[in-house]
Amino acid sequence: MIDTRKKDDEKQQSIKNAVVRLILEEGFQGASIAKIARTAGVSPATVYIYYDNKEAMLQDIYQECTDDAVHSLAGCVRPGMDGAEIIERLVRRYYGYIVQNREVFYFIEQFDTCPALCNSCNTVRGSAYLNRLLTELKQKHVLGDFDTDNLYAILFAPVKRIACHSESDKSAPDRLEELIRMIQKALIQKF
Amino acid sequence: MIDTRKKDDEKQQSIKNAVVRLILEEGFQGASIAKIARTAGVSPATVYIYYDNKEAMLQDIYQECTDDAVHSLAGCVRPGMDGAEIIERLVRRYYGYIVQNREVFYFIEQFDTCPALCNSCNTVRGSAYLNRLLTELKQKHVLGDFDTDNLYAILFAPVKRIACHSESDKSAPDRLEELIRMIQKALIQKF
Amino acid sequence: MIDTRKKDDEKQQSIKNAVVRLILEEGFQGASIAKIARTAGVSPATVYIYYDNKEAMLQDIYQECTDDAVHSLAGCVRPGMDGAEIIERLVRRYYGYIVQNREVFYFIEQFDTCPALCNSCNTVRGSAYLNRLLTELKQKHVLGDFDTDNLYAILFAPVKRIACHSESDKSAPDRLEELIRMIQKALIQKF
Amino acid sequence: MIDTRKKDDEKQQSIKNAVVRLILEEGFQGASIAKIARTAGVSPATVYIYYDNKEAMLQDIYQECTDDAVHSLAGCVRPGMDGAEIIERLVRRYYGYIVQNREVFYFIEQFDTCPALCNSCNTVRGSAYLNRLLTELKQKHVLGDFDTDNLYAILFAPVKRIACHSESDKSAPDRLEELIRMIQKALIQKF
DNA sequence: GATGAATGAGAGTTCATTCAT
DNA sequence: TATGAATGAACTCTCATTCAT
Repeated sequence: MIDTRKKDDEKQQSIKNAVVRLILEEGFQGASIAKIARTAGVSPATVYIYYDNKEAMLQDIYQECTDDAVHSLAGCVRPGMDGAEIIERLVRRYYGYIVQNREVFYFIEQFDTCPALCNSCNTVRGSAYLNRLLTELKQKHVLGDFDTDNLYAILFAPVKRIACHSESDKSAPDRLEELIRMIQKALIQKF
Repeated sequence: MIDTRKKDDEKQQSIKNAVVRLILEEGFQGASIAKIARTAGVSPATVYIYYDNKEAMLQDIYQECTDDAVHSLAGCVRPGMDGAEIIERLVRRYYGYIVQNREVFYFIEQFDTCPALCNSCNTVRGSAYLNRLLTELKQKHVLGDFDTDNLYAILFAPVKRIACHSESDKSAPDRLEELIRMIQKALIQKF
Repeated sequence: MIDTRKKDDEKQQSIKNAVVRLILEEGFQGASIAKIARTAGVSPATVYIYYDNKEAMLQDIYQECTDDAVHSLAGCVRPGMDGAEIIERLVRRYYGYIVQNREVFYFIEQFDTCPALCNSCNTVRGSAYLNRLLTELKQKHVLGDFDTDNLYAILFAPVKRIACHSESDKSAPDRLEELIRMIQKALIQKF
Repeated sequence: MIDTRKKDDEKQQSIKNAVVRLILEEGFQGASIAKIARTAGVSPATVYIYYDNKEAMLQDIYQECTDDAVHSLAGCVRPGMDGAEIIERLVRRYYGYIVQNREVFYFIEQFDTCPALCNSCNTVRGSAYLNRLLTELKQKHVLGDFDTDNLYAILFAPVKRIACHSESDKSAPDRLEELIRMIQKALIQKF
């Protein structure tokens, strides 16, 4: 009985992995149900046991991935930290997540940039947790009183950029270190 | 002969427009040759007169689009400007380009985030012009001596973020204004 | 044991009902095992407990339906009736059966008109009972000495026609009344 | 140029023939696009050049077939004929059509008996031509003043029945002859 | 007896591409 | 140059059926 249960979850998981991997390697065009099934080691028909149709499958997996990504940021900030440290923690955590979850990250990115896909899914940009945290920091004057979109933009967009495609000669850790300082300068009132 | 030339270009142009529009509206999956041809008002066979095959067509149009985007940044900076002004000009120009070329921009974005597509095209991130400009500014100590990737990341990634999807209540011009100040703080030595 | 028997029969019955209903509503194409099972409130696998396979199931249900239809005609004719009354009774009974068993009737009709289905099932057109009755009536000169096929054709085909699809303005009972007179004229020697 | 034109029509015609034949031999279930294409000697994709989808194809071919069937009845009745002769002509013509167009006829029959199919197509039962003819005959008192549905029912339903499935020992022409007499008795005022 | 999970085969349909005109 | 017709391959999805539980 344990076996059966396990088998099910394993199958769904292997489908998910196949989707993420294939979309990284071949893009959405290359990720046909047949290929996904083959990669996951199941029959094409099996996919439809776990998902209603292809679009629902992608949306579902996307949701799981983003939930996971957001959770990874939670809990890295503790009360009592000052602004600089909080920024450093958040940025490093985000950077680390990207580097360690390249496949998932690229999947999310492709999904996010495709209006046809992400319009139909009502993603909240930024988690409730993060929103609360940032609001609090603004109220405590740890961070300047910036527009939330701008905060997100400065905090996460540049990190994403260098985590994904950096070609310069400076070593990755050094570059990250430098970027953190830049972000701190931008965000903290008296730096 | 002039007439013929014109006619040809018109057809190719309408194909290009169709591609960009369709990919914005329906994503890469929705942009089949048949649909593109229908949208452009030509026969599917006609597409193959101008392009060798679908992939070549996409690469080609992508190249045109990015060239266009880069050109739009050129010429907005004049010698004698100080760091703050240069940053403001570049950021505003980029923001304006995105807002006024939404279709093209989303097309580029989708292309850029799809490894399967953009790996095979050797795009240089950032134009030669921009590279030269930034190097010069660093040498003149107008900007801090930051890693080029970091410079790009702070200069353009956040703008792109708020130009694409901003939901906050602050008005767009105000938010842009604020973001420019933040970027200036991050980049200019003594601000 | 009685309980079990009952339960089984209920399941089989609900499968049968599902088949008849679905085929009425959606035709043979729409009556997949999955849909049938869903409609009947059982698992697809359960269907295969009661029937060897889909074709056998259809043949089986068809047989039950036709048996039922034929039985409904039995017993409406009593010795001593004259030709006109016998015809009236048979025609009314048939008409009533169709109207009151639309689902079953359409199922039979679809089955009958599909050579691929009804060739493989050796149905006797007309029951032994009816054959005996008509033969007897012919011998007694109650009806004219017509070919049996012709008798069936005149007795039942027109009724079926008006029971199924009638669009004229005359009321249904009046039309039936009139049709009965016509059939009587056709069949009875001295009318 | 003639060749091309011809080829097109030939292709559509061979698709139509394939549909009719396959549906006769294997029923609607057996007539898949793949089989139809194979039988017609074209690619599956070619079918979709001539028809929007499978249902439209079936409806279209059905319409052509019924039009053809109705036309075959036209012109067999001439003014000045008496009731008996008119009935004989119509019935023989209909019988002849069925016998000589078995494939088409069974296709129509299957289509007509499938509510799922024929509900969505608004066929007029009986042609305008026939309706006019019968009305006229009733007005001239050549035929009794019967309900139109009943007229159709008596005139055509029994013929169809014996043309399709007759098993008795009487020879076909004799049976038809007899049936014509029966119908005449039913329909003509003073016979 | 009853089932949900699983599947290979095949359904209808669209794909990128070619070719005769 | 430009095209509509044509196509094999591949698409998403459903089929009838089986099997472990």
